[in-house]
Amino acid sequence: MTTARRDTYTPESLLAVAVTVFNERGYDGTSMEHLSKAAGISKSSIYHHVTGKEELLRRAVSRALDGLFGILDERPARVGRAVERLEYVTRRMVEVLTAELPYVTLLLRVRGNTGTERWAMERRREFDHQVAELLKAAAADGDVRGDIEVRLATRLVFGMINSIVEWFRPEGGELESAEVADAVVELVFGGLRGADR
Amino acid sequence: MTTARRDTYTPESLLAVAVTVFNERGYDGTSMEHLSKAAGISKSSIYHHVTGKEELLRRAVSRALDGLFGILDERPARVGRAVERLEYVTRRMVEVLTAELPYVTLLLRVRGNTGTERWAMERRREFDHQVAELLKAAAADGDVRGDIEVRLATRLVFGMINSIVEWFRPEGGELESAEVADAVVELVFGGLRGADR
DNA sequence: GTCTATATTACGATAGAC
DNA sequence: GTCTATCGTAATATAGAC
Repeated sequence: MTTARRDTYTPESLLAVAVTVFNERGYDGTSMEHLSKAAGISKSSIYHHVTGKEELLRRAVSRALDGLFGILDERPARVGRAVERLEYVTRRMVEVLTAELPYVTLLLRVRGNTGTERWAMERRREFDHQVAELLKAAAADGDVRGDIEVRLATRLVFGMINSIVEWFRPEGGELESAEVADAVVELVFGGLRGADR
Repeated sequence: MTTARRDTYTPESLLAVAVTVFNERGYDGTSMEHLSKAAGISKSSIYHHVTGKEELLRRAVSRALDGLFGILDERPARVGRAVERLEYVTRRMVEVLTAELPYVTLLLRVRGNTGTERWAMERRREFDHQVAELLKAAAADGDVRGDIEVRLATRLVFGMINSIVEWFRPEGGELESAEVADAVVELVFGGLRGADR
């Protein structure tokens, strides 16, 4: 299934294994049996560390959300011209997404069947909304085009950024996080034809 | 769960119900019981129409794939300057995606647990590859910027387009498919700052 | 075409020994 | 902290009546 390991688990180290399997098979498609095989311990041993499958999900998406909301607290995201703050947040989103790849991947894939999933989706919408406000301010400043509706543009830009989880692989991949961030910022602000900055 | 209906089902009309539920709960998160409740008939009646859950998935993703590959057969996608063909395919992808929304949504979410899922992922990769070739040709023509790697740019553009399934709602939504297609083409080729065409 | 009833397997979770 | 054994439930799928 995935890599097995021995030693002795902490909730944290078990989480890393679980999130990997969740991302391979989907959360719903992963059984406790799958997790136990991947972790190399029995099902009941997993229950010694966590209360159940949903706790693993909650820990994982919390980590992702903390990373994303942390961006908005950083100084360059809070002060300065809106378009500059937007560019900073865009770049940092790519960096957080690649740094916390498995956790953010799981966050972006929850469907809403359980309470934890619905909570995660709600928090995510909150984050999206705050970035949308930033784009709105940049448009009001006249620093980004006004002919595309703010809400629509935000959704499309988020779509591009979030899609990175579908293919980015940190170890052994030919692409560094910074290169991807550069490309995203260039593409989002300048487009395929290239910008005249 | 979702809308129930009576009459008498065909594999086709049953598919529409099933795909809706699959997209709400995820394929793995959907049981035959869920489907029977949504369709308003018993589980065993569903088995009268289809061999099982996986056949419904296969029919759904086939429809999505047919729509996408159909684009590449259309004349404007085959003749003319590469950048123009690319723009045409980009626009048509948005149109097919919104027209066949539930089917494409399901296609984009399969994870690879079953044979059908792996087959769908393989076919999808094939389509992506063909569009990547188009972008490559446009870059060789000097019609799109060459400072962003073709493979990377393709992935990001696909990410933006595919993300539309996450929020687009045809009936009652304030956005028409054509408006979204316009915005995507503008954003992909011109960027947030706007293009000097 | 649809139903009720049921076979069979897999699931999440617990009990209790070591 | 880990195990084996098992409980109760829910899953996919089938049998056979109407």
